Amino acid sequence: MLENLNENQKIAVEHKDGPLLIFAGAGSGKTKVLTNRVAYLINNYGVSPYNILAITFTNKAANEMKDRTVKMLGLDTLRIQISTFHSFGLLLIKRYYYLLDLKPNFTIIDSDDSLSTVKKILKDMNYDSKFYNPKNIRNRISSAKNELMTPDDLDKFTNNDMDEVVVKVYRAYEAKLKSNNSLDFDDLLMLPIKLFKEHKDVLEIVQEQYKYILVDEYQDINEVQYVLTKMISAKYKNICVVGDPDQSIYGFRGSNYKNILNFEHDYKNAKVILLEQNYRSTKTILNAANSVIKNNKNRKEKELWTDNEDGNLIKYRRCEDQIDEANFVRNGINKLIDDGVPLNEIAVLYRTNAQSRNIEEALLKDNIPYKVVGSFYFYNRKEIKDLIAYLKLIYNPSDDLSLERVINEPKRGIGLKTIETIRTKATALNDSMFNTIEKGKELEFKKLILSFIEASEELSLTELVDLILDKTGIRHELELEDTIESQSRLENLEEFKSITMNFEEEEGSVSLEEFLLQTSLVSDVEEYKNDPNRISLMTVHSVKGLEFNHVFVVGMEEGIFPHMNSLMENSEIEEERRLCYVAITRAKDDLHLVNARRRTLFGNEQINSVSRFIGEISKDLIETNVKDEELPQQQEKIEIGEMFREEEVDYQVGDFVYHETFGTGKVVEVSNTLVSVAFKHPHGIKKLMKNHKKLSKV
DNA sequence: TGATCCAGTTTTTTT
DNA sequence: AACTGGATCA
Repeated sequence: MLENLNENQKIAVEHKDGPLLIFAGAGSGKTKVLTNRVAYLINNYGVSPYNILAITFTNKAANEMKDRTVKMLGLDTLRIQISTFHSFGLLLIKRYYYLLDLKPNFTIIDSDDSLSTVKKILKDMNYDSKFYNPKNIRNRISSAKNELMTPDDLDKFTNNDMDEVVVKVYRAYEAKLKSNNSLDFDDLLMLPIKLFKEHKDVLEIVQEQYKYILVDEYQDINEVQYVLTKMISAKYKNICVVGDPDQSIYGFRGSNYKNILNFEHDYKNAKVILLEQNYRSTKTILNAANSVIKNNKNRKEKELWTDNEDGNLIKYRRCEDQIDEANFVRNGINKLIDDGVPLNEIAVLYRTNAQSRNIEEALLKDNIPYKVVGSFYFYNRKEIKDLIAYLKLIYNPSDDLSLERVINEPKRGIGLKTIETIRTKATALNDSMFNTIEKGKELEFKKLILSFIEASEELSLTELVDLILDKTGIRHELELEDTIESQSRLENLEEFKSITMNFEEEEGSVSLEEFLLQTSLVSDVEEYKNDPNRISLMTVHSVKGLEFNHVFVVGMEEGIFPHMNSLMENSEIEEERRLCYVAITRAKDDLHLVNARRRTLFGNEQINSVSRFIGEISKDLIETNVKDEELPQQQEKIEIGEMFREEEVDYQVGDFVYHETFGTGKVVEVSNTLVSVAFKHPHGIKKLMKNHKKLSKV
């Protein structure tokens, strides 16, 4: 187990008790160290697999770790708890639901359902959703939950009307979920903590069980996740965390890379190990990555190195428009295929999901097989969501959300009016809508669901799905319609059946409960298929942790990557830069950076300049179709003493300005040498020197 | 109640 | 460009 490891890797693997922090740069053999350490704990230190908890961020990572440990140690290692934070939370909730005042058959709602719940509540309360943006409110509720704040806690911080509405909606939202017998994603992390706080004995049991904890991607954990790991590891302190602050890319959902930087402070006597040798990429690629990331000012100094070859130059290509861009990628891929490169060694990466479409169209033209990884695309289809809503309702008849979704799907003549009546009655009786139904066409529907519930005792999942499709008339309706659209819907439903079949085969289980809980956490169909040989298309976020011989990154433009919404805030630009660092370091041999002069987005054409990240790569590492002067110039680093501009800057009241620390703001007052600027919360109004280089007009 | 049309809005990233 | 929600009409 120590073979083929470098010195630092060995130390990490051999470490037994006490806190351990591993700073693992991209491609430094992190997964190998983690799995070998697990194996070493079991084989050499006699730790029982049952006492080990390994937490990852994605299902993909969890599965990979499971595979590797099984290969190394055999099936016994399946007793190791390897899962994502969310599925681990779910496990605890399932085990102790009765202490959390839950019914055993709860279901999990996805972000769409949670948004529509917020919308309904706003409507009920007669708030105009134009003024009170539902998405914004949903996000604020979610952040509150991720900071472990109840509506009451949040109420203490209300300053204005908007805040108060958020609190009110939050309260109603929690009540709705409760009566729905549902949990949202945030609950999966929050409830275990509540459980531990209220039931010390349970916490002790859990601490005793998971004596050894490993957390992967520690730079991306947020407050709840931090507290959860801290509580469980509090007794034995055998916590090993692995991460890379330069790859922290989930700030938008509350991740805080300071958690990893504070680890030594948090856990006294922590052993710290640095893995800085990269085994993945060529020198050229690694140099490019280093030269980009060193532009981040808020950063712990570190430089990856490698013994690998220099390798090929990085290819940067500027295309005319997004079609041209996609065709360039297609041609490049065709060339690779001609050279005999296996398809699974090629990836196309982009900043936003919307960019996949053009690439897909180009690949379809040449029949190049591809998979879009990590897209919700399939589970977001109407027909699939309907089918899942049926399944959820069968499993949990209190699920009003699902009931409302399918009570008139396909059309049964149960309109808004009827639904409204049922809802009002249910609220009055403090019961579920399902239970409240007792007459009319809706009773037919209720009977139908009851018949499904009965049938579900006898049938396999796949058979149940077939029964639903037949008895509800969904299948009949689509067959009758007989359009390309309805054909494709039918195909999707068949595809869904192959997922349930696959599930039954793999898990040997036909339990509706297992299936529903798992699908709500694994929204990516690709994870169900063992796809052989396809090109991977995915966002830079989803590619973290993976590697490919040949990587194309498209959309390397200001406004796309870095994304438009990040341009105003330095901290957000730095997150985009880390994202770019992740993208570059995925490539082993060959890296193509591509962009377009013109791009049609949301129906209008935009002209984007070259991404600043291109300019940050040393020119001698790049081969390109673009003249030197067209490349963005790298920003000079400003030294102390050079912080002032020589020329006068003329600010007017009402001007929008940008400050490197405080972000964008509006000038409210101007004097001879100073300006007062109103910045966004929490900065407020600041008096600043007019000619300071950190301040500029927008 | 259900179908259709029109205006308005949207897309950053994910468990 | 594509999708949603609301309004209107049959």
